[in-house]
Amino acid sequence: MTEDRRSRVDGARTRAVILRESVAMATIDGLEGLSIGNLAKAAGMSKSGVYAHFGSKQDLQLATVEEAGRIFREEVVAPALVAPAGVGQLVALCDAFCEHLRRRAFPGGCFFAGAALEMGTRPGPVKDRVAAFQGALMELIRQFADTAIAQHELAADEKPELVAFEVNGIILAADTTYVLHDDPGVLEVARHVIRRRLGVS
Amino acid sequence: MTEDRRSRVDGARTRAVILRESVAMATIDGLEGLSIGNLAKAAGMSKSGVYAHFGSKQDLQLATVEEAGRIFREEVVAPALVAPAGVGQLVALCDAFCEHLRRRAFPGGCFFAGAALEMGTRPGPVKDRVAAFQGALMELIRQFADTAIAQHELAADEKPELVAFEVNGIILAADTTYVLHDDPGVLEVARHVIRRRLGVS
DNA sequence: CCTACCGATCGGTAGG
DNA sequence: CCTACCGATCGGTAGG
Repeated sequence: MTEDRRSRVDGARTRAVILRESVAMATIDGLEGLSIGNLAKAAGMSKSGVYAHFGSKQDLQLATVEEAGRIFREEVVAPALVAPAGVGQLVALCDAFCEHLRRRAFPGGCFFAGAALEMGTRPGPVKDRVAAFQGALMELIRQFADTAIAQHELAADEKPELVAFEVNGIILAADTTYVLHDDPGVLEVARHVIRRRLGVS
Repeated sequence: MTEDRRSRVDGARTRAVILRESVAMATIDGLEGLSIGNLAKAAGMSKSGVYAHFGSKQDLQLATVEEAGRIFREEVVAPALVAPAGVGQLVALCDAFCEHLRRRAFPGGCFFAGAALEMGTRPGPVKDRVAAFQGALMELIRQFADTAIAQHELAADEKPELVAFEVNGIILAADTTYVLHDDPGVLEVARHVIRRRLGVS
C-alpha cells in the first residue's frame, strides 16, 4: 500500500493550526465576527482550505468553542484540581485564571466571558455549548466551596451556590477590567480580593 | 418667516428613534456587528436616512455609547444617588441594576458589559468612551464604599477599591448568567449576595 | 430624507 | 487542499 500524499497526521495538524488561529481571532472579533476569509489568511491557506475541515461557519464555531474549552481546562481547571481540596482549590482556580490573563493566552481575554455575552441572545447549538461550559465551571466551583465548608475553612452558614456566584464575579471583573484598561494591577487586586473573601493568609 | 417643512424638532425625534434602535441592536449584535442597513430598516427609513444623522459608523457608535450611558445613569445610577448614603447606595445600585436586567431595558443585557469585552481590544475613540464610562462607574461605587466605611457600616480595614471591585464583579456575574441562562433566579441570588457581603438585613 | 450606485467582503459551492 | 465563481450584504457616496 502506498501512502497518501497528505497523511491523516498532516490533516490533523492543519486542523489544529486553523483552530489555534480561530480561538485567538474569536476573542478579538467574536464568534460571529470571525470571518472565514481572514481566518484562512491567518492560517496561510485559501478559504476552501478551511471549508475542507469545517463544512460551515457554525461547524467552525462549535469546534472553536471545544478547542477553547480544552485550553481553559488545561490552563485554569487543571492547576486547581491538583491544589489542596477546599479553599485551596478556589484560590488556585482564581490564580490560574489571572495567570491565564496575564500571559495573554488569548489576545482578547477570557474566551468564555466574551462568548457568553455575545451568544447569550443567539439561540442555537453554539450558545448551548457555551452555556454548558459555563454551567460546568460553576458546578466545579460550587463543589470546591462545598468541600471548603465541610472542612470548616468557610463558615457553616455559607451557601456554596452564593460562594460560586461571588468567585465567578471576581473572575469576570478581573477579565473585563484587565481587557479594558490593560493594567496588570487589576490581577493583583483580584488575587487580594479572593483571599480576603475566603479568609486566607 | 415660513417654517421649514421638516423642523429641527422632527430631526431630533428621528435621531432619537435611530439611537433607541441602535442601542438595542448593539446589545445583540455588538457595536461592531451593528449594520447600518439593518438599523435603517428597524428605524423605518433608508440607509442614507441614517447617514443624514451620523456621518460614519464610528460617529453612530459614539452616539450609541452616549445614549446607552444616558439610559444607564437614568435607570441604575439615579436610584442609587437618592438612596441613603453608604451601604444603602451600594445595595440600591445593585438592586437597580438587577431591575434594569429583569425588565429587559436592552434585549442583550447590560450594554457596557458587552461593549467592554467587545471594544477592549479595539483601540480608538469608541473604546476610550466605553472605558471612561466604566471608570466613572467604578469611581462612583468606590465613593459609596468610602462613605460606608466612614459611617462604620463596613469594617475600618476594608479598602474601598476592593469593595468596588467585588460589587462590580457581582453585577457582571448577574448580567452574564442572566443573559446566558435567562433565569430570573440569578437576580435574586445577586441581591442576596450583595446584602450578605455588606452585612445588611 | 430618497434612489441609485460604488468597491469590498461576506458565507458558501463547483469542480478539480 | 486549489482557483474561480455565486448572490447577498457591508460601509459609504452622488445627486437630488
